[in-house]
Amino acid sequence: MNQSRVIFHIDMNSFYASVEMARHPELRGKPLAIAGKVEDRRGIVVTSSYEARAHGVKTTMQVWEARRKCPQLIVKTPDFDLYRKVSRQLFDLLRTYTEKVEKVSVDEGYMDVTALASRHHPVKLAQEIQQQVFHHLQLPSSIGIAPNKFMAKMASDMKKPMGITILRKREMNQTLWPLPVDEMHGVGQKTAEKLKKIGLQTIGDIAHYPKPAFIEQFGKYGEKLHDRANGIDEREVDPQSEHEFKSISQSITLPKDLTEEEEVQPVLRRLAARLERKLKEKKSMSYQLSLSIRYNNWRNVTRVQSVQQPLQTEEEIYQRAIAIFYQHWNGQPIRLLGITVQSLEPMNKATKQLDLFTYEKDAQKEPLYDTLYSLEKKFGPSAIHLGWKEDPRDQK
DNA sequence: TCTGGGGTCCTAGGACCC
DNA sequence: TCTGGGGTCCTAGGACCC
Repeated sequence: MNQSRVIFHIDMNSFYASVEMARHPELRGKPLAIAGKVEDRRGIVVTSSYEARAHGVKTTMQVWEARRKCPQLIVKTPDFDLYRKVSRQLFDLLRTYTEKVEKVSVDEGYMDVTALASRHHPVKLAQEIQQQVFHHLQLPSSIGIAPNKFMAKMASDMKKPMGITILRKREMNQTLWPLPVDEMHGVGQKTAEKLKKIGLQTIGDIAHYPKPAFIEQFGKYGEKLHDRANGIDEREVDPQSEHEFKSISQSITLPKDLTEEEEVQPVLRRLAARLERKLKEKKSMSYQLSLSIRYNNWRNVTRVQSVQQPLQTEEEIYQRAIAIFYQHWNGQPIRLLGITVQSLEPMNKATKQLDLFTYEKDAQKEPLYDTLYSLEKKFGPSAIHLGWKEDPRDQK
């Protein structure tokens, strides 16, 4: 832990646009934007090529505005399946160097190359990785090299595209500290404003501010920021983190605001259906559901409900969601609807537990169909339909 | 003429218990 | 008779990231 590490942060440059250019060479060198719902007035730019950026096109800009800035702009809708596939190829390639690879998102990850660095010069190694990625996938990247995740992340941002930047602790005062606070990873608009209000302009200003006073004003998050501004970040590179998830959500900004409940029902159904699919993919079930409503005045409302019986199917998810909706909708026009399932448990494990419970409590050592029979006697025929559809004796 | 969608983490306040 | 304080858990909302 105390031993000095060598961490890489690899960041793919305008990933979606670069993938499109790799697949469609005729797009290379042209201003390209990837944007959802192009015809829709609410469609926004997700990524753009450097040529488009040169004309002032930016991420989250609306398509009509991007087109106004750059009339020759080529706009494509995203092909997320393709991007995910290329992303897998990228990380497979990175893992040929070390198993210590942490995927942060489709286009970004960390590598702990401490072990490799004893035999290879870090910069040489980074160059090789960058060239291999470019050779195999035709994709440009930037790599940051540093003793920890935070500094590696800041480093990869410094030279783009195809940059390699090494950030040393002893050089922090010339490299990291002069940067304005809003360029610090972890500082958003709100925090930047707050920092400037108390006279802190640069990352160095944060680093030199008395720590206890800083924590008092910015809380637990402030402690992290202060440490990182001083080049302290002990977080490990965790290859497992991409497999650990706490919630799954689906939301949609509606093409036009909704005012009738009959319009809301099919939307929630569709969201529920997609969540069922995602839950199945991840072999999970949920003990908590939350419904989000965004009103046309941009006010957000989130309401959570816990359940005894885990949610797995579209119908179960939909029924919960619509019930919460009826309880909390204030009648105002709705801009966005979202459903999140959380408190997730592995499907297999929990199903087994349910079976075990039934066996042990209700009919110790008796076969399942006897349990069903006793349930039926107790609660009537409907009891069986709550959990099981078939009599196991009918199988095979 | 209203910036998407999918996530994580933190905080403040209330409920409840002792 | 109107009075303490701590701990924990839950919920709603906000900030941030890509």
